[in-house]
Amino acid sequence: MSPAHASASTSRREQILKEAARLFAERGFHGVGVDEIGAAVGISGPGLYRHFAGKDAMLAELLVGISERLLDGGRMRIAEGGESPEAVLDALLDGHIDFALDDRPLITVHDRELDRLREADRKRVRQLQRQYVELWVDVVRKVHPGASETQSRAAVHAVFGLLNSTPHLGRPGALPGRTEMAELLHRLALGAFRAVAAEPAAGA
Amino acid sequence: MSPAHASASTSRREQILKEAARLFAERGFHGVGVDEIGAAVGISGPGLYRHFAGKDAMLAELLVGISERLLDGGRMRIAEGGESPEAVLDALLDGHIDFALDDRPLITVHDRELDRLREADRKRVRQLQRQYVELWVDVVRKVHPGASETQSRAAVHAVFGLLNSTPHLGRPGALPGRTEMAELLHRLALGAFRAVAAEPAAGA
DNA sequence: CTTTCAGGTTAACGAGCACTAACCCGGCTG
DNA sequence: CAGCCGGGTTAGTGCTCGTTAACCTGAAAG
Repeated sequence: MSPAHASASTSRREQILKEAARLFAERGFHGVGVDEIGAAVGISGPGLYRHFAGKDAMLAELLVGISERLLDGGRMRIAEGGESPEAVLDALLDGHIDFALDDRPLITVHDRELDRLREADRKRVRQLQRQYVELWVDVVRKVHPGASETQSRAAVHAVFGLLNSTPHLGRPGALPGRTEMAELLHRLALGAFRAVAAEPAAGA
Repeated sequence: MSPAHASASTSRREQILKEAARLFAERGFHGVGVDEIGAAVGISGPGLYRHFAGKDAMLAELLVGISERLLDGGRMRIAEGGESPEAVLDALLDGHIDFALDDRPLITVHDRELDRLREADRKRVRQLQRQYVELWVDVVRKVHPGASETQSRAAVHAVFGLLNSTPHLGRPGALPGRTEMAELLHRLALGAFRAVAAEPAAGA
């Protein structure tokens, strides 16, 4: 229970979580075995049970952790409050983009394996997600007062899809580098939001 | 081998594929057993092996089928050729949006379970996807000549993420209805594309 | 020096699952 | 009527995988 012990054990836990996230993202929750996760951190198989109650617990901690980090980050950026709603939206975008570009495996697992959770954990994750979305909806509606709440919420979901699309990209260098990509995503998202309340000009 | 036999058998196959897609989307490829798929079409378990070589074969046929349908649809809309590149892009968008809204399970499975395929099938699917993307990239670059090819390709990927975001939406009616949603997605996508080559106005 | 204990190890168990084997039946075909 | 055969059925098999059990070790505590 000493601080030293706690931090050492914590780093081990986090190491395991990181590798688990990567493997889950690559092959899916059911597609990776505990032995693989263990091997990825240098111990083998059942050794993991000294740190986690089970495979499910790892996934739960991952998903809840991501959701909390996103929500906390969003709240922080809003609290810091830029001069204008536009500035706040920029901050939210940059925060989410950093996350999407730096923690691809987490993003992937986040909206892919939610249903594998126990009822309680899933409910908690969904609640956190919902709060995060509402954060964005409020800001978007300040920037674009013309849009209805329903439209704005759908737009926020869609823009999340846009921002989270990076994991699906092919590995080779056929795509922009990290900073260029961040700028591009930022612009695309703003462009989408700008169109949210525009008159339905396009022919459908 | 008679036509009557073939069409009857085909409808059975398609019924199985449809249910398999739904189940794979809901619980993941590894998360659903052959017994469940069988039960979903009224036969039980191993009866499926009269129609498919195995579970993998079902997934492969699903993914290849989706990719081919998308690509063929895209080629068709381009061949029909609207008067302007803008009209073609509109047609591509409407086609993809229809698909995303009507065949959610397929969309979900499409970018979620690709890695569970045998090497050959995976290669084929990726090739089809790549061709589909290039179709869009060409059109987008005609509409927005200012954008580099790299930027355009990244933007197309991102917009796919935007359009395919619908499966992640909560069930309740907190969201627009089907036609309203289609219009909204169309506008958002055009807004994003419009921003692809704009000067990096936003503060980053 | 002994005791404790965190953090490992290997062996085994039990469940689940894809797939196969063997059998069955009802409707065309000759 | 006989036989083929598409499309089912149930029982069983072998493998994978999560989890538990039992044991080990090295270092800090007393």
